Amino acid sequence: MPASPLFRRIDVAPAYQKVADAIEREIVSGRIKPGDPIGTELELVRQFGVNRSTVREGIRVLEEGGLLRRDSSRRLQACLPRYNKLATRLSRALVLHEVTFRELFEVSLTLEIASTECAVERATEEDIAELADNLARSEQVIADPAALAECDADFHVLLAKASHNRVLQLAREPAAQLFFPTTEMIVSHVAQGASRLVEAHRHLLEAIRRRDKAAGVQWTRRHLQDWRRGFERIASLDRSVEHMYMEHAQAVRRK
Amino acid sequence: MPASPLFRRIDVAPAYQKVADAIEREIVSGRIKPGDPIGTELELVRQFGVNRSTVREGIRVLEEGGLLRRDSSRRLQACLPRYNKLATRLSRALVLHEVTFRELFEVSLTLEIASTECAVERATEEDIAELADNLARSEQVIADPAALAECDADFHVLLAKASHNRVLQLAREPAAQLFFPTTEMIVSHVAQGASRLVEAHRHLLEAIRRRDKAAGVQWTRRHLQDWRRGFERIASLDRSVEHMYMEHAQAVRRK
DNA sequence: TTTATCAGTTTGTCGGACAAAGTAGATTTG
DNA sequence: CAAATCTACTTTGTCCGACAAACTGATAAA
Repeated sequence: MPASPLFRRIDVAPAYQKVADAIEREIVSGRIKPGDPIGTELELVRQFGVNRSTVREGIRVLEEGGLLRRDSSRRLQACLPRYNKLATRLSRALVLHEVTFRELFEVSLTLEIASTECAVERATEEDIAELADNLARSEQVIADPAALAECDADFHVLLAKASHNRVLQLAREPAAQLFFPTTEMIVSHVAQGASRLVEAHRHLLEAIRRRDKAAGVQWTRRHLQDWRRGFERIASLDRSVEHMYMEHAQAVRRK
Repeated sequence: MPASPLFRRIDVAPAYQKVADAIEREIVSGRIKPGDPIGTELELVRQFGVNRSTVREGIRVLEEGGLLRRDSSRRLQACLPRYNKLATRLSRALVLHEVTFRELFEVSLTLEIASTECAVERATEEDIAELADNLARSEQVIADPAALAECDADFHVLLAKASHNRVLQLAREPAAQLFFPTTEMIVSHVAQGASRLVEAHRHLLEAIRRRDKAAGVQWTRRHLQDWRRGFERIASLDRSVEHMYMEHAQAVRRK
């Protein structure tokens, strides 16, 4: 048990960190709104009274954190952190922690069911139209595993969007990024994998249209169980997610 | 429809980004293992053939992304991105997107129930001991809202840990960081809030001990419904999480 | 054995520099 | 007058060299 401290811990953060913190505070507190210009590097140098190299290191931190971006002419402006970028970081973390497909599947099942439940309640005409559109595309590319897998991923993104819950959209994304890339593999290895996938989507959409929650949940569950069975024919659920990830992450980044 | 391109898109990323990417590739691919030293800045300068300022900007990017850290003597080493840090960033994003407590509650309910279900199945003796320990502490500080709220947050972290699903632990964290800070407020404003909280934890732990999933889920649901009712006495669920966040985020960072 | 000293690294910060790219105002041209 | 062009200025990305503070490791002193 330490003696009660005589002095408060003295703050010795490096200058670039303080610069980053100062700008972050302004943005998070709302005094600087997303889209507002931050000023040129030289202005920041003058305001903070530090060297440009120091300012630039601070800027890099915020840029990576998604609070700052550079507009078309490379000037700094505040921005809303994009889900997608953050989710990518999380996916990377999951990979490095060598999580298994079993863990991924368990969580995805939970979250996709939750998405469906919310979507059944709250999907607007527009949401439904987008899902229908996606379904039509899926039927067209049913013979092309890569394209179909992409449609599947999009379908679930749209489903989450139809939940009208942004926390849910965000929470499912990291797992989904790792989970759905395997779809292509499964569809191309398992006979009738493609048709079962599209059929599940069709019933799911129909359930949303009829606001039939039970049916929606049932088809979501069936859809993911299909994935699981398909996956288990190819590999063990207890395999770490490592391998699948790499090429997909590269592909995403390239967009 | 664009004509089929004659040339591949030429890569014009700034040098600091290339430095960051190069190091990231080595880590994500596993060629550099977490804990391995990266080398001094000067060595990186020599290897990449760029200026130290440029290297440092690249380092800042990776540090913020959680792939690099500096050890006790400030030397660079690879590391596993910590859940907690990433979750903090996500929480910040949720705040900036002005999500509501309703959205937060909906997702947390889903994920906490999932945690409980997994924990009932898989909790080890050690997990149970930690939860029991936490419960004992809660009973001691039942009259101190701040301490009790912290215990509550810890309890749910331990519960997630007992699920033995790292994806779940990660997925619940961002919402939890925003969700549980309100506990203190509720406990101190609602009569019997504290005792109901501890009672719920007690029953929940008991359910885990008896491997009684139904009871576990029931008490989890009841526990969160208590939170919800308590919150609604104070504020609307449709309020954005903005306000709560600030001071808590500061407190966490200071640790 | 502990403490003090000292030389060598390494990081954090600084000042200044320059090319490439973007911006804006002035100028020419139709 | 409108459009195109040129020019001067600003800003970013990168580089160079420098130095104080902190840390390392080893050696000398108490």
